[in-house]
Amino acid sequence: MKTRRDKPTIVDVAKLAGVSVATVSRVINHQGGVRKETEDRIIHAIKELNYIRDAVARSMIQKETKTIAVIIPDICNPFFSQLVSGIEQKALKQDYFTTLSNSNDSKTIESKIVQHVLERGVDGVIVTTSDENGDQLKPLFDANIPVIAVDRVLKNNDVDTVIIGNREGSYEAVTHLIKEGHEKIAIIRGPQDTTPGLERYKGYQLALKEHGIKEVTNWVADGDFKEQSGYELTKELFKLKDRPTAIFSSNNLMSVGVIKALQELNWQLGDEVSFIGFDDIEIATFTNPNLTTVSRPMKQLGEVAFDLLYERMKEDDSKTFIKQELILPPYLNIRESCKKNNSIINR
Amino acid sequence: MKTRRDKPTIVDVAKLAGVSVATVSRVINHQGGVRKETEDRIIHAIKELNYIRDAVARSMIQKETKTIAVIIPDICNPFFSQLVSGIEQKALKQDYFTTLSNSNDSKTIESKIVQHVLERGVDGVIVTTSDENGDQLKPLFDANIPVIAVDRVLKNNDVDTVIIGNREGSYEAVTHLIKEGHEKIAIIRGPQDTTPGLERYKGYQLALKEHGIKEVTNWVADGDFKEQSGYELTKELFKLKDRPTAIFSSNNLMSVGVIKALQELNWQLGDEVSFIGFDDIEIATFTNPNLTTVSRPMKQLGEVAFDLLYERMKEDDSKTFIKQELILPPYLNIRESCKKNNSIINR
DNA sequence: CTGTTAGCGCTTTCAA
DNA sequence: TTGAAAGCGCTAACAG
Repeated sequence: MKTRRDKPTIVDVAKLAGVSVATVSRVINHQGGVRKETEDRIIHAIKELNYIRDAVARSMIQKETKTIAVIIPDICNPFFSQLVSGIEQKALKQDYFTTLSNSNDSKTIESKIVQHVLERGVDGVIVTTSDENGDQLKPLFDANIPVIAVDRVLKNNDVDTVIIGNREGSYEAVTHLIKEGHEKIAIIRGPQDTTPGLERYKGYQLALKEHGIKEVTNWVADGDFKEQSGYELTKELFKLKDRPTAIFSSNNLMSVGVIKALQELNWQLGDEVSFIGFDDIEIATFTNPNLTTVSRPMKQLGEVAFDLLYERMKEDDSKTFIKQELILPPYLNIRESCKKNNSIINR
Repeated sequence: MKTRRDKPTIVDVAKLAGVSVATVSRVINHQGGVRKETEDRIIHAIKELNYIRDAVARSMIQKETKTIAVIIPDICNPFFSQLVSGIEQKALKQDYFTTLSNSNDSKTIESKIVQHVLERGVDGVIVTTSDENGDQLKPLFDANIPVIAVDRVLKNNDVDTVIIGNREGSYEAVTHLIKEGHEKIAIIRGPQDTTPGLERYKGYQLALKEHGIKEVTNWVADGDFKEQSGYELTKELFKLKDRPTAIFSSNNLMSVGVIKALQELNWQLGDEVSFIGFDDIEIATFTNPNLTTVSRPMKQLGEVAFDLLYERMKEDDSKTFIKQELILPPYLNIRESCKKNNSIINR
C-alpha cells in the first residue's frame, strides 16, 4: 500500500519558516499582505521541504466544482465522440470542466457512475442513458442536480431533452427514394421498443402512405442495430422472389452489414439496388457508389445540450421546473447510392 | 445562481436518526456492528434527507479514491476509444472507476486537466500526452501520483511507458512489400519530430537497407499525419516520371487521403500500385482491393497500461523507482492491397 | 452496540 | 502584517 503520510504539510512549512499556517496559506494563494522578507522565508521553506499543497484538502473548503459529467453508452461509437466533443467545447468556453464516463450500455454500470458522480460532486449532468426508463438516474434528481437527456429520452421523468428528429429523418430518406422512382422499398428496422427504432419505422410508413404505396410485410426486416443483423437480413431480402429495389437501413452499424452482404451477394449497389442508411458512417464515401445517408448534427446536439444545461445550472432552484424538449432536424446527405437508375426501375 | 450549500451532511443524518455520526458512518460503510433497528432508522433518515456522502471529505482520510484518470488527446480518434475501452474494463475488474478527459491535443488544456484531477483526487493517471516534453504533467509527479504514459512517451521524465513498436511495424510492412517483389516503395512520413513519425520512417529505412535497396529521395514524402497531406502527396507521387509501385503510409488519416487520391487519379490500387498503411482503419475492408495495414492491439495496450498502473498504485512509496518500458508488437494485417502482382512489377 | 472526540490539510474570519 | 482558532465533512480510535 501507498503511504503518503510523509508528505510535508502546511504546518511543516510554517514551523520551518517560523510563521503561522495562515501566513503560509496567504503566500501560497498569492493573497498579498505579507512582508517581503517573511514571504521569502516561506518560499524558501517550501522549496526546502518540497512542499505541495494538498488539492483534496483544499477543495473540501472551496466548494465550487465547475464540473459537469457526461455519461454515454458507448465510447467506441463515433457518434458519441462527436457529441461529447460538442459538449466539451461549449463547456470550456464557460469555464466548465467535462468528465466523461462510459456505461457500456449497462444499466448497472450507469448506476455506479451516477453514484460516483454524486459523491465527487458536479454541477450538472448530460446523459445518453442505457435504459430509457431511467430509474438509475433517480439519485441525480433527488440531489436536485440539473440533468439533460440527449439522443435518448427518459420516459418516466421530467427531464430536459435534446434529440434528433428520427421520424422526419427516415421520412425524408424514404420519400427521396420514392421520388427517385422506387416503390419496392425495404426497411431494416431497429428494435421496436426503443424510441429510435420505432420512430424511424414510423417515418418509413408515413412516407409510403403519403405516396400511396402499400407496405409489404416481406420487405420489413427486424434487426437489432448491430452489424450482423444488417448483414443477415440483406441476405434474406436477396432470396425473395420479389426483391426490393431499394433498402433503407435504420442505423449505421446495420448499414455496414448491409453493404458487406451486398458485396458478397454481388447484388450491385446503385445498379440493382439503391440504398440509404440512417446515420452517417465513415465508409460512406469509400463504397462504390458512395452511400446516401441521413445525417445527424451530433456536434451541434452536444452544443445545444450544454447550453440547456448551463441555463439550468444558472437558474434559481425556486423556479418551477418546466420541461424543455428540443428536436433538431436531421438532414439527407445525398450521395450516389440512391440515384435514379432506369435499369433498376424498369427491369 | 444555484444554492447547494444546504446539502445534508452526516451530522444532519445523525440528528434526524437520533444517533451519533459514528454510527451513521458505520452503516454508510457497511461496517456492521449496528443494531438492525438503529440501522433502519439511519437508512430511513438518509433517504429522507437524500444524503450523499462527500467523497472529497472522505478521501482526505482514506487516502484511496479508487478512481483513475485517463487523459487522451483526441476523443474522436477511434484508436483512443479502443485504448480507453481496454483500460476501463480492466479497471472495473479491480473495482476502480475511470474518468476520461480530452486534451484536444492542447498542452494548455492538458495542464488544466491535471490541475483538476489533482484537486478532486485520483489514485493514478494514464496519459497519452499532447506534448512529449511533459512539463504540463509535473504537478502529478510532484504530488507523487503514479503516472503511466501510453502510446506517446514522456521524453524528460522517468515514467512507466507502454507503447507499440513503431519501428518494427513499419519495418515489417516494408519488408513485406519487398518480399512481394517491390523495389520502388514510397513512404508518406509523419512529422519527424514526433516519436511515431520518426520511428516509422526508421523502420522503412531499415527494411530497404537490409534488402540492399537504395532510398530514393523522390519517394520520401513529408506529411503531417492529417488526411489532406496524404491526399496531396499521393498526387505528387503520381506526377513523378518514375512512379513508385508501392506506397507505405505512416498513419491512418493519411491513408484515407492516399486512397481518396488514388481513386481520383484512377491510379489502380492493387493493380498499378500496392499499398500498406500504418494503423488499422475502418474503410480497409471497403476499398477494392481491401487494404493491408499495420495493426496495433489498442485494447491490449490499454489493459497492459492499467496493469502497470495498478502495480504502481499498490506499491510502497519507499521502493526505489525503476522505470518500466513496455513495447507491444504490432502485427501485419495482410489483406489484398499489397499482393504480388506481375502487372505492376514487370511493366 | 453506540457515542465522544481527535484529527485529515487547508482556508478564513477575527483579533492583535 | 501576522497569528489563533474555527471549521469543511468524514473516519477511526477509544470509551463506555
